[in-house]
Amino acid sequence: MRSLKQIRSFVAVFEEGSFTAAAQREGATQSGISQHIRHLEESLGAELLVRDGRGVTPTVHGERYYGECVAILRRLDLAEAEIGRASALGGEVRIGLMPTFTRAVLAPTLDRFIAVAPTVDMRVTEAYSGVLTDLVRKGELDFAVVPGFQGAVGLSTTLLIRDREMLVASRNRLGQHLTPICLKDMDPLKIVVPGPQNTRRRNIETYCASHGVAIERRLQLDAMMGTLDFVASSEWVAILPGVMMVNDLDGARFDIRPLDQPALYSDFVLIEPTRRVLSPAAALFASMLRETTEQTITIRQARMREA
Amino acid sequence: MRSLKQIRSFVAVFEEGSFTAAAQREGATQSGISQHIRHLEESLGAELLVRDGRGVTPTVHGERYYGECVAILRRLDLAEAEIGRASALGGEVRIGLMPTFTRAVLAPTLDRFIAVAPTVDMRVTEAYSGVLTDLVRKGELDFAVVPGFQGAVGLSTTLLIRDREMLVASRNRLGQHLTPICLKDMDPLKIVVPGPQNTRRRNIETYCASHGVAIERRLQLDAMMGTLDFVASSEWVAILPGVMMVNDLDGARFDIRPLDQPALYSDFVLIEPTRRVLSPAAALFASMLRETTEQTITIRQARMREA
DNA sequence: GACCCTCTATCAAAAAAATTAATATCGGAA
DNA sequence: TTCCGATATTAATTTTTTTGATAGAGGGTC
Repeated sequence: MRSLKQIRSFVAVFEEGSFTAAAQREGATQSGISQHIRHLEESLGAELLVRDGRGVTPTVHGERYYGECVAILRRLDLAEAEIGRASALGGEVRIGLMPTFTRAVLAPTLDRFIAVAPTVDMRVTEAYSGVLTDLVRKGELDFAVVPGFQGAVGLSTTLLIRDREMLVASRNRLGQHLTPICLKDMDPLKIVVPGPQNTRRRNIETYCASHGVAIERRLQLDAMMGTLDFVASSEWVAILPGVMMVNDLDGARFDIRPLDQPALYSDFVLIEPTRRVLSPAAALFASMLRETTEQTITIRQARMREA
Repeated sequence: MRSLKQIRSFVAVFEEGSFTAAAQREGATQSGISQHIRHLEESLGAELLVRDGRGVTPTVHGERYYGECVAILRRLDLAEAEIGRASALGGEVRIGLMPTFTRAVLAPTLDRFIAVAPTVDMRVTEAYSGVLTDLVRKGELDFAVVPGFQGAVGLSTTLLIRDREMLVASRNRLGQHLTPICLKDMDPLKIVVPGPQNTRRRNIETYCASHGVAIERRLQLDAMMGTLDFVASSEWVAILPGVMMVNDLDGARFDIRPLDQPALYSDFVLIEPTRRVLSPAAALFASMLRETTEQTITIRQARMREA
């Protein structure tokens, strides 16, 4: 009478806020989802969702039931993980990373991971946080690493790393490579920034506005490789997380200086669907990613002390 | 792919130790159960049960998976309970009681319960503990009250009450109604006992053997009403839980004296299927049953102090 | 060892359920 | 009003589940 399909459908509708979106996510039709929800509501004898012209809103019962359903799906996933895949360390790992992470820490992490888990089929998607968040919620990624944020329905969040933001410019333009810098004391900046939908953009704007940083011109570039290339060959600067600059600490291409007075930190979090449990292989990759990133930061701190 | 039917089937097979029995319990055919288990094992990629000529034994994986499955079913039940039936206090309550409880505490409990929950459809089954245990495991009873025991697969146990055992004889045969008595000091007993499959029989035998109680003759009677009738009209005695004698404290029909040096206590526990959660109505009945029983015991203690 | 009894496995037919595609309907915004 | 974007409904289709019959495996018993 009650079925897992019904429960999965309900969870999807709740999280997506729409029957149509839930249908897409579940690889089903809107009609099927509609019927599942109806049967569920009938058999429970309670309305779970209020439909209006724009989409759906959960009722009080719906909210409560959703919590239980997520717990159930999660436990189901756990049960499976415990036996089938427990020791195997095989299967498929699909992760999403922002350019910040693909630039420098992905390669060494992959090296280590592939050596330990040779049978795992690894898939990495590079995208900005909004896209990654959607993919994770849809269950198309095991997890993703995105800038710290306020959470979303159906996702659980774990802090992966906290890193310092750097002012990056082409070689010899700033001088004093790797020593702290206070933006307020500088000439007005010509700065390359990501688009307004990007979480980091908001952080940068907030920082500049609240600490009296003068900006002469803004250039909006939503291409990380392009940003670096442009900065390297122009008088423009960018504010970037330190973790992506670890291969440029030698100063050959860029002058890199940590923001100071005050320092600006960015959080990066691991997000995963609450209804699921990380496979052992995915969990291993996540912990390796953290380790590599931490090592990266440690190396940079050592260099900064030298400088 | 994975379905609740599969999980329910597996839990049933695990608890019943047999495909055939599980099929009966689930109201399905042996063939269907067999296929569910096969699909489950296939999709998990692990054997859960080892089949031999006599029935089935779980593998290590099976044991682990069972635990998770029970938790999932329980949670599912809880989710439902939380919304649909939460405040209703309606539906059906099916309970099982031993004669010990039907004799004196059932009637006043029912009085109170029916007043509070007029819409509940109440069904009480009287039987000995073995039968009740089976019925609870099969899910045909919400809960049952049985003598404290070592537990069984798929059942969870809660202590409901601990009560003192009494020596019961016909009026004026023992004298000193309601005062403690030490069996060791008595002439050899002519005692009515239940059959060896009965949990209380074992307790009585153990007590007598280990405290030097002399027994002249045993009469095996598996009929509680019959036992009382026979004891009332003969020189035979019986050892019975105090809770069932509360209506005979006036001494009009029986001499009742608590065993002493040492006192003998019996535990009565509430058993329910682990995979399910008590409905609010059932939980209410259980707590009323406990209250009534406790009051019963308190009354008796007061009378004993008077005597 | 032959027999019997009980239990599980398998298979094809039948029944039930889920899924779909098409369409109706509803509610809000312009 | 009219349109747009959403959910509901329906009947046909596809898939899955369930069944009944039967085969096979493993222990006991004589």
